[in-house]
Amino acid sequence: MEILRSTKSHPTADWIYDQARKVLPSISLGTVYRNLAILKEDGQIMELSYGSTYSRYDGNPENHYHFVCLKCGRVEDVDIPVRGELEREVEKTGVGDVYYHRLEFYGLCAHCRSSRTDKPGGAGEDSR
Amino acid sequence: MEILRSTKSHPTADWIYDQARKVLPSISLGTVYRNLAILKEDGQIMELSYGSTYSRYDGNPENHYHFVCLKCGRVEDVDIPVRGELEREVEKTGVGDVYYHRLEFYGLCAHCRSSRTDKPGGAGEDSR
DNA sequence: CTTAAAATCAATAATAGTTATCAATCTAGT
DNA sequence: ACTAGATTGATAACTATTATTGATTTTAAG
Repeated sequence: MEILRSTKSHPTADWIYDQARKVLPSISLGTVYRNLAILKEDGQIMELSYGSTYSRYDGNPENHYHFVCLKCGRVEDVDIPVRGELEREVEKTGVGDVYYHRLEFYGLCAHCRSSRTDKPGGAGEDSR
Repeated sequence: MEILRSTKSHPTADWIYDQARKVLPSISLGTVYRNLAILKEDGQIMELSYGSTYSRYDGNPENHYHFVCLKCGRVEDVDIPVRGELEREVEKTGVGDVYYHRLEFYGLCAHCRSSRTDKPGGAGEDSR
């Protein structure tokens, strides 16, 4: 939990595992997953399942939006207000009861936009 | 592609595979995945990766929103207008260039809401 | 302090969706 | 018919995640 709160990035379970091992060298990946599941169950963190592959985790449990860079895979928080009114609008269509929503923007992050060259080591330090 | 267009549900690769076998009994799951990947690459279909497990596919390539039932897993289209202005609003924050966005609502679908009982066979016919 | 039950953990096996491989088959152009 | 290239079915490989297990640690009681 401290690890997840200490970063504003949105790390994968594997990255958290690496960080945790710096403090508890003998911790196992299973323990990381187990505790992430508990924290998620508890509503203290969010799981962002992104692509059909791995998930990223977010230490901020209140709803907010994300920007995903299509090039480097970085996930950043988006600083615009949450549109709660959309949930009521959806409920009016009769599809069901809306509990929450998730909004993600995809594009090219500022970092990748400026360094358009594919020079290695430039972008993608947090992708896999 | 015909199979995907013929349903308004948002099937999994496995379901598409089952349907395809009714027409081409010898088709393999690999071929389904391969062609789904090609169609996606081509922009003719959308992949909805939902949860960290399986993906669902959507034969409608134009952006629209989805409602996911937390109980039965059903995915339905949401009939509200697309908020293109959000993308411009996000770009103003300087996070990067926004190409598209994805918005999903989570809750209890009308079907599950009415039949609250957990009677088997009631809901979940399209879940796994 | 001792002991027994409960909880936690590390290590590892198992699961499942997806992707890659590859030989065989089909297709088009000549 | 002949060849080159693309497509397919079958199957193996891969990867993130989950479950299992056996051992160690913690807790609580006497």
